Amino acid sequence: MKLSTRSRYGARILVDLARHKDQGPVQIGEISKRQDISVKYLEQLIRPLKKAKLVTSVRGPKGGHLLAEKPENISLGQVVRLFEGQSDLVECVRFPEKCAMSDDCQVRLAWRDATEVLYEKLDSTAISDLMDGNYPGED
Amino acid sequence: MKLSTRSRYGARILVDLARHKDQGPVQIGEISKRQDISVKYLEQLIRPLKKAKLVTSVRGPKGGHLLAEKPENISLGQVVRLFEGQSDLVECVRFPEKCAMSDDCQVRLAWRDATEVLYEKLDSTAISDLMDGNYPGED
DNA sequence: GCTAATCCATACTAATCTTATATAGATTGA
DNA sequence: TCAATCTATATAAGATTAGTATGGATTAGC
Repeated sequence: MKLSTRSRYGARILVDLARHKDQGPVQIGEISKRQDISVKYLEQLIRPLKKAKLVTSVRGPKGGHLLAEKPENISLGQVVRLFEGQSDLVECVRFPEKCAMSDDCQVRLAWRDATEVLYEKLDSTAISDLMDGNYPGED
Repeated sequence: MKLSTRSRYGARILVDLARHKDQGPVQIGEISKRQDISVKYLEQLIRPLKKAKLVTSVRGPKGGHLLAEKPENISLGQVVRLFEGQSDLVECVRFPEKCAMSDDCQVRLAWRDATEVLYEKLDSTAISDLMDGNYPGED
C-alpha cells in the first residue's frame, strides 16, 4: 500500500514552487536540480498539475512555472487524487460491482471509512504547511 | 495507492472464520467456496495468519482452522500490517535514508501523519464489527 | 492402514504497473 | 534567434502482484 512516486514528486514540485514563489517563474531545470528529478519526467508531472489548475506557466525565455493558487489553498489530498490512478484503498469502495461479494461484505465498508479518514487528513494538509520549517504539531 | 488483495482476502478469511466460529474447525475447502479463493492461494494466506497467532489449526481428518482470538481482539490494522510488505504510505517515513531529501522535506512528515491516522482507524476496527450486519455507524 | 486434512517450500508465470528515458517536434515571446 | 514551455508518443527495464503448479511431509480420526 504505497503512494506512487508521482504523488510524492507532485507534492515536492508544489512545495518547491511555493518556496520560490516570489522569484518569478521557476524553470523546470531549476526544479530538476533542486529536487533531483529529470527534466523530462518533470514535464510529465507538471502537465496534470496545470490541467488541474494548480500551476500556471509562462512560455518563452524567462518563462517558467508558478503556483496558480496560494499555497494555503492547495492540499495534499488534491495532489494525491490527481496522481493516484485509484485513489481509494480498494476498488470495490467506488465500484461495488467489481467484487461479487460486495453486497454481503462489511469489510468493504471498513475500507471505505479508512479511505475517508486518510483523505480527511490529506485534505487538511496544505502546501503552505510544508514550505518552511513550521510543520504543524512539530517541536 | 491500493491495498493488496492479500490484505483484502486476509480480512475476509478472518471474518469467515468469525462467522463460523461455533461450528468447530473450518476447512480450507469451505472457505474457498464461500470466499471464491483457490485452495492453494488460501494455504498461502493462512500461513502468515497462523504465524501471527490470529488463527490456529487442527490437523488430520475433521481438522480445519479456527480464530485464535476473539473477533473483538483482532483488528484490521493487524491484518494490513501483516500482509502489506510496506505498511507505510511512503518508504521514507520509516527509512529516511532512502531519500536524499528527507532532512529538508516536510512532505515526509505529512505522509507520516497521514499513515498514522489511517492505521488509527484500521486499528479501531475489529473483525467483530464486520461479521454480522452491525457495522458501526451504518443505518 | 487408509484417508482427509493440514502443512511446507518453492518455482513459475502472466499480467500489470511503475518509473523513468527517449524521440521529435510545435509554440511562444523576450 | 533562441530559450523556454508544450505536446504526444514510444520504449524499456524493473518490480510487483496475483495466482497456479508441483510435490510432497505430517497428522489424526476412523
